[in-house]
Amino acid sequence: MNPVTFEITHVCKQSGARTGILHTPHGDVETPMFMPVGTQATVKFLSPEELYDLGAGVVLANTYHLWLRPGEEVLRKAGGVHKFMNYKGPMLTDSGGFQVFSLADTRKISEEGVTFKNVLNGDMLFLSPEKSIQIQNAIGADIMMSFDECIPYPATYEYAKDSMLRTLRWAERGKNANQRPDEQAIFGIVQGGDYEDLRHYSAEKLVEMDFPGYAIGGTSVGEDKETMYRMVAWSAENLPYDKPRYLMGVGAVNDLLEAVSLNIDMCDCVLPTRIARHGTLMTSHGRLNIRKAMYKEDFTPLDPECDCYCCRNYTKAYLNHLFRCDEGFGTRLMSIHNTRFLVRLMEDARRAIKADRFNDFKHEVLTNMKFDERGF
RNA sequence: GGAGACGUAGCGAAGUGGCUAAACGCGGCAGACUGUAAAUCUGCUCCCUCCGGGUUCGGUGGUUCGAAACCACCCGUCUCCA
Repeated sequence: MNPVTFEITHVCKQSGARTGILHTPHGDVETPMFMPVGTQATVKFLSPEELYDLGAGVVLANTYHLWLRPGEEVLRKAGGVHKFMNYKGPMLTDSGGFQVFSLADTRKISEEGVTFKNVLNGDMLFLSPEKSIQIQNAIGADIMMSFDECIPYPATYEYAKDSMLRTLRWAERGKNANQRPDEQAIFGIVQGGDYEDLRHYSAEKLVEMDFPGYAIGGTSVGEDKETMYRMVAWSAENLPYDKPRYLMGVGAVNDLLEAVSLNIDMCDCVLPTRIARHGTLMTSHGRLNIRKAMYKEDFTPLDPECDCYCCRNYTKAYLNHLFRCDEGFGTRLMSIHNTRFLVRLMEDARRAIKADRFNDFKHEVLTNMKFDERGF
């Protein structure tokens, strides 16, 4: 009995994009959706209540970071990450695969797994597909990710191929290591760099392993948009239509809309929370940097069209002040806004799909919001 | 009234003869950020600018090939004693 299942609820007659419901042990969530990232068992600055309030569904946590601190045992004794951080909705853990990419300077890959340097104290640590799943079982998220290698862009064909094949072997090993198959699902991850045959092959082999959902990895690592969309399309081509597809690490507005067009159901990204901490806000009229002097006496909301707690109650002048003072409340308000912005974008996308007008919606958003090519 | 200390860019603060248009921090102005080693990082911040040039270190006048730095006087600030 699979703990995570997916049901398609509507297919847009205009675009072919779809809406669905992801059923998890911690509740159902509508797709397509945006998932905020809470690496260290917290979406930085946001309380679970704030997450519910802004409509967050699935929240991510990170295996590597929680393994280093507080450690597997603490998570197990806490009764899992849900209880630990008091989040009652569905959760998903990344496997540490992204750290193979982001911590490339201090790690070494072998067939068996990856040796990491503990960034906190310099200890050498070893993460294997089995170990990653073991830790993820302790964390207890509804969805676990298979331990993969997120490769850099560009990568040679040889490297992309060897890495992708190894990631497939790791996927098989991880799948066999799951000690809680009735409570926690594992998604496989398509890799293969910017190579069509590798992406196809990766997806095909993962499907043979029969995962309840599939992720597309190795994108948004510095490639241009066209390349990224191509990689996503190739990866998705061979995935079963009725299973959820998760595009990893994507959160720019244009990327999200493109992903929905490509029948992607789930996306996650640190973008809204990170840029919020740095003073950059996404609004229905484009990007805005709250630090700018021009907002010092602007007593209007960040985004008059936004329904978030921040926009309902506070002005740009106040946010500008809080940012200049380095006050955490400002960071929190802006994190709420940016996260709500992407969550709402996906809500609107679902509404448009159900109204069979997703292409129109996509065009309207891209025209009206005036983001640059980066999409935020 | 007496004794002492000190005045460096928006602020704080290094620098006590040439390598100094002047470290560093703050503030200010911009930029970056996509499965989070990120409340972080990068650039600019005397004036005019393309190379480059022009004026600076309380003020004035000296010493010197050369002064933010040494000397004299003046102005100002602070501390202590009366």
